[in-house]
Amino acid sequence: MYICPMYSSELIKGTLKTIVLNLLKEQGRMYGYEITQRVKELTNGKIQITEGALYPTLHSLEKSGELETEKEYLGKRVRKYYALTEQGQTTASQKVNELTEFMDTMKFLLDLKPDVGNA
Amino acid sequence: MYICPMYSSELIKGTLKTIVLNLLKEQGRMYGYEITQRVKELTNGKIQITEGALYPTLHSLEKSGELETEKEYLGKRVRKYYALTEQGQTTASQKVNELTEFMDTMKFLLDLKPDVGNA
DNA sequence: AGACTATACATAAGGAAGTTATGTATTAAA
DNA sequence: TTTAATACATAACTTCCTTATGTATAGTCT
Repeated sequence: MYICPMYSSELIKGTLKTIVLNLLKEQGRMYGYEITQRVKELTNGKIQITEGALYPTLHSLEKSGELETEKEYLGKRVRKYYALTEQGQTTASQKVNELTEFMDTMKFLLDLKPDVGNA
Repeated sequence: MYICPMYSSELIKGTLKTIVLNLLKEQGRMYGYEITQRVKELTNGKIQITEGALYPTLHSLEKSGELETEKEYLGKRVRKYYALTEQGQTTASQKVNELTEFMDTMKFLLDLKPDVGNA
């Protein structure tokens, strides 16, 4: 059985908030555990969000007004659903744009060929 | 005069080594200050490598055997030129591939549309 | 029934990789 | 002569993640 290699974890740094905001923008409301599973699924295990990273991020996004929460009970178990506020919608778009542009710039930097195209 | 907005600095995290290794692969040998200027130039100021980040990175890449150095004197001023070792060539390719794949995965994640293409 | 796994939350300690600030020194420009 | 650019270096600090740990419910396997 083939185990998909994860990207070295330092690459995810700085992108987590953007991933979360974008997912919520597109999937509507989600709860924490669901986000970790969804990202794992969508990336074939290549990006795995740890809970130690996710929950503090969600709390911080809530505190800064990007997210709002609703609790739901399944029997006795609690789920905390997160959804974008209006402010969060804006932030999500900005973050996605910024990251997209950053990646375009990076691709350009990495595509340079020796002494070609630099004139 | 228009001042180009820089990407929020956390995005560069984890990509600096790759940028440096790739530049050296394509431009041959370079010295530290030159690298900061070249990246700034190539990205129209959108990515600016700070010296506090660059020099420790160069030292660490030298220590781990990816880079080798040569000192040159211009009058009394010193320049330290860095170049890839054979091992560094390999590492450079690997790092570039990994970052490229990571960015493809990220683009996929960010391009998801609400309830479309997820069937 | 008991053990293990998955679900679902949370937080604290630690590390990696940046930023910011500071320092030294030469050279060119105003 | 003072400021800006060139060119190196390092230490203190911050941010953001990993790893480890903790709690608790629900489902599966033997």
